[in-house]
Amino acid sequence: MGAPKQKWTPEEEAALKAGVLKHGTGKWRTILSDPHFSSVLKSRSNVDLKDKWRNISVTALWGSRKKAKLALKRALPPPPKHDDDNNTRALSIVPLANDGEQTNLTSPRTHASKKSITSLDRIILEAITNLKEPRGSDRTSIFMYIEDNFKTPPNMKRHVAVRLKHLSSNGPLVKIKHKYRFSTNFTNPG
Amino acid sequence: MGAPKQKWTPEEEAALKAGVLKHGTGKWRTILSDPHFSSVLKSRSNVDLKDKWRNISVTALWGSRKKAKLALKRALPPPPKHDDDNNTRALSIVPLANDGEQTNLTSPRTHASKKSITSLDRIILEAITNLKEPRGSDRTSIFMYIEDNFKTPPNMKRHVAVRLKHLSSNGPLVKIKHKYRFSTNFTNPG
DNA sequence: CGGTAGGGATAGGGTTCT
DNA sequence: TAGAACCCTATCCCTACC
Repeated sequence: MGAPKQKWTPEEEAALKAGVLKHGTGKWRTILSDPHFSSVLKSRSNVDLKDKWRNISVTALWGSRKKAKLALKRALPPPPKHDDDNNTRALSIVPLANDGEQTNLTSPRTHASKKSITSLDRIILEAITNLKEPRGSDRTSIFMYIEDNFKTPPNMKRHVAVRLKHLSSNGPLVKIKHKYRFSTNFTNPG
Repeated sequence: MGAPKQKWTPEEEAALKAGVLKHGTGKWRTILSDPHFSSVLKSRSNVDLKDKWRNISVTALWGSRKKAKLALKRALPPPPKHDDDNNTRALSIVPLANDGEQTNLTSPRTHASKKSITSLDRIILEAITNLKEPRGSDRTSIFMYIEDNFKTPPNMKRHVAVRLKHLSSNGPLVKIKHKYRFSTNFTNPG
């Protein structure tokens, strides 16, 4: 028949990653339409992008907390989730996409938003970016990521919550609500 | 992470079907406002109802062909699983609101008074409603739908024809004279 | 603005290929 | 047995049209 399994080239994979960094996850058609990536990805469909991103994410997440999370899931049937937050039912925060180059999280220190970014802020951004949750990450996920990857003071959660509020009110994070769901705002320039 | 995909429960689906039977298709906001369904469907929007109805109709239309296709696909690796009968996945029957009794044409005591709706009548209404043919459905379409989705006795067509006549003379159906087609009467009494 | 219809995109489960 | 690539389709989103 037609195609005996078209393997992804490193160029395609790089284009996909750059596209996600620029437009965010879940914007597969947008990435495909971006002239910056369309040439490299011209033989891929939006669904292909989605599938490949899923594969990348799955393999990338072995190393963080997911292992323990899954193990816990099997051991403990009742997940005791409750909202001790203020009044938000489900808060997700996603990094604002930026148009040019940016944010190499493996060797950072070289970027700054226009607003003040503390070191905790950078950690928060790293958490959200690396978690790669399609619909954004809620506070609990962010907390867990930071607990996994850093030594944290006892009141880390409070600090993080404060910074999240700041970052989403006048920083690079966006918190938007739609049916108890949050998403990026770069689809809405005005 | 508020709701990464709200799957429809059987209760919700039943409420939607009952709502369509009561108010007609395209009356999504009306169905939602009906106190009889609003509790079950409280987490759904009118657009959700519309989308779900479309999906129900599509799967109903392709009814048996799809199953035949899948059967073919799995013909080669025949695993001798023996749970063929308590499988609820197969042919879904309209579960009107909360009738425990389920329409099986094997006992067609379709002798109705002028008001009562028999099981066969309900199946006919389901057929016409799900077929959603803009100009109504003729007998052949209705026959095919029923054959596709139910186990039918040998003289099903006769029974259906009788009920069609009854339903259109003093029931909820409207017979479109021009082409011997039938349509529901639910579309706005005025 | 609120509602509906329809097109189209995405998410997630499943399947096939290697 | 596992992982990558691909398929299926329920759900969700966007836009045009009242």
